[in-house]
Amino acid sequence: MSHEKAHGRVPSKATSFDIAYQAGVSQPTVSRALRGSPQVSEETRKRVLAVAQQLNYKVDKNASNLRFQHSNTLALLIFEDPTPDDSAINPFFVSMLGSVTRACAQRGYDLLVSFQQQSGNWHEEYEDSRRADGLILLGYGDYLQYRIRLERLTAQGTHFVRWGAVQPGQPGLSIGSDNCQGGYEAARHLIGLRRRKLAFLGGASRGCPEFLDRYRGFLRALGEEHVPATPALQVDAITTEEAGYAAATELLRRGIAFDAIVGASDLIALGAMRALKEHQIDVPTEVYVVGFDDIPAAGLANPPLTTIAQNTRLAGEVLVDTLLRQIRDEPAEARMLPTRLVVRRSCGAGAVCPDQVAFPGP
Amino acid sequence: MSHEKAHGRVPSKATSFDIAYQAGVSQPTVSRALRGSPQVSEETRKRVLAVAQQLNYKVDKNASNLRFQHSNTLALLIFEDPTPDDSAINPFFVSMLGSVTRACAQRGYDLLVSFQQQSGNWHEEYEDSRRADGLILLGYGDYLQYRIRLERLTAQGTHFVRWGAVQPGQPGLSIGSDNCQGGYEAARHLIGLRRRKLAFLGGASRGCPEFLDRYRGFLRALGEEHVPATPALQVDAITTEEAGYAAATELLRRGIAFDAIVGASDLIALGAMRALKEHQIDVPTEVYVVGFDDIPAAGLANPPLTTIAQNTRLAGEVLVDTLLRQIRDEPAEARMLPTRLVVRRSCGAGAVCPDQVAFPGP
DNA sequence: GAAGGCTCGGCATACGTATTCATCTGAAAA
DNA sequence: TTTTCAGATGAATACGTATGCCGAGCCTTC
Repeated sequence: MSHEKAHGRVPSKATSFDIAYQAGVSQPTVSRALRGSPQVSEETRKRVLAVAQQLNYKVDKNASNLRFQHSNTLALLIFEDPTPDDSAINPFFVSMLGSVTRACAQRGYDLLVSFQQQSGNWHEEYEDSRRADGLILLGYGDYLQYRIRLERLTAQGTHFVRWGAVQPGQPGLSIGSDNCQGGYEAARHLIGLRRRKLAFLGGASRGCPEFLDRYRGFLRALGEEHVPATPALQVDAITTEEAGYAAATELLRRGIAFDAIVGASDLIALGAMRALKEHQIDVPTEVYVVGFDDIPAAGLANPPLTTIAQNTRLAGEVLVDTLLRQIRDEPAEARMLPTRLVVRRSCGAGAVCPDQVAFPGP
Repeated sequence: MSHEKAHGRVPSKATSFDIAYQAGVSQPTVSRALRGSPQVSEETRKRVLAVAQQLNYKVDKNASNLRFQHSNTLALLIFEDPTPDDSAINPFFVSMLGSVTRACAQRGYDLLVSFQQQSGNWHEEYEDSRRADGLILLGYGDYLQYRIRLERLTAQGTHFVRWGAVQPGQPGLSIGSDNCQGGYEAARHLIGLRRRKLAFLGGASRGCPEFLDRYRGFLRALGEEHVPATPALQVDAITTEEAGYAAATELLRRGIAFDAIVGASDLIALGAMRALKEHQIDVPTEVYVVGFDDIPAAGLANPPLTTIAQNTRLAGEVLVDTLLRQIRDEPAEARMLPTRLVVRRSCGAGAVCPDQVAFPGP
């Protein structure tokens, strides 16, 4: 070894030149041997590999990326409303984060994760500086305010996919659950259980396209089953537990009878259950409740919450694959992913049942 | 512009040479201007900045990192038991992930996130290849099996911190909650509420040092208050809801009277609450329950779960700062972080109370 | 008017890898 | 023996940025 440790520090990392010297070959040969080029003889390759192993050599990603003009990294950008305190992450995002992370790892890509303020110039920070080859955009709510930025991204040729409502005429590619179908299934399930006075909690008129689609599906089911839709049984709410609590309280205040509640998200539904409890209304004896998302807390709630699960595992894979196709200049398209009803006790399902697996593994 | 779009593609990204040409200076001057070197006159700087802005120039991170011999990136490695399905992430880790992410962003570092199998050669993948300047290791349980690897990391001079029980003689630096103090406070709280027959659910004899410390603190409180400790009221469990359910069931099977349960984690406590419910034992009327971690589901549970909160916001900051100090060759040391009791209704606290903020913001 | 100091900017180069092109060796073909 | 050709390797170079060093101008000072 050229120089030994000093002051307990390790020697500077070995480069391909060091390997070359020790193996008695040139640097390009080392590079070729390591990358499996057929140009190098088997004997030489073995020698190089042995030396590399011994010196604990690892290819310098920065140099390699510079040479290749890419980073082998994707960036996951999560947009959140400005809650300056930590850890108050939307649990659904967490699920997505997990599956995106795994999908990236499986495909040999690194993943850069970042929470974004609505302001800030994220739109030019990542791919432009070659920190990432593409962007995955995640954020509840509507993209009207982001639209200009998305268009700029497209104009710049930045590769990106976004998770959210699939709408025509959007810049870029969107992947999202079939929210309409999900809302439909929730209502169908309740109607099948002989409920007739269904309430819906969640911003139907606000700018959140996902919630709007869920409400539309909800209404479609009512129509098909000839169950009257009562506008007064719909209350707006954003996706927090507090908002769900407030919305349910408002619903109770209106004094119109209902026998079931669909929350536009699990957090809303859980907040509603707290409000019901406070008013001595029992779930599921008196009122059925259905949520949306299937966050972990839904299965842990008391009673466990029936919900429309989004297939986050599939979502992560589709997001990553779609992005990679764009990066590789292959054809790619927007997709809607199926949802699945997960029946738990908040709709009166049998016994105290343990959590149910929403989507069976591959 | 030198070459226009073709086939809707954007021109290749501008380099510092392009800026130099347009601004009528040399490339080094561009670099200096952008980096704020005092060597460049204000007038030249303005000119360079204007051109850079106009061409939407961003420094190429790969080239920059190669030159600087670092990556300006930290890696967060999360170890989990092999659950091949997605999204079943320990909620407490999620909290940590959020705060680490924010702490990194505040300090101008990027964050690479990765879930690790126990096997795999992560120990040499990240810093050696200069993808990250340092490693943050996160994983419940004990590090006995990882010890060899940690020692190798140390030997290689890799910078890392780990989250977990702070124990003497460990390789590397550890940051962790004061689990002993947390267990102590949990028991003190229950004793203060006139409980005398306290059960503890969580692996006290298994290899998880955190749980062991929590149990030790629990026992210390009993001792101080002259409350008898009944060994039969302790049941092992790993940190899942199912394990908590199973442990509580076992506890009930033993038929020894108890009036309070401390779960070594919130998941365990929530599982225990499900078991109690199934046996028609009411919380908090008949039994009080306390958890540990303060995951989101704790506040959303019914009844909301009293718990020992870990200060994840502080934890993220301390982890990142400690790691950065190591990277900068500044003195750094292991630390134990204070915990905090969060009182909710599972111990009979007043009304149905909304979630309580565990640690006030800065 | 020349010497010295100061400001500013350019030249050359280094960072580590991967590829293109040229070279060298030896063996098969003529 | 000479030519040819394939296989294996080395030399040179590009990727884009940042910095040490040096030189060109300008101002000051005696």
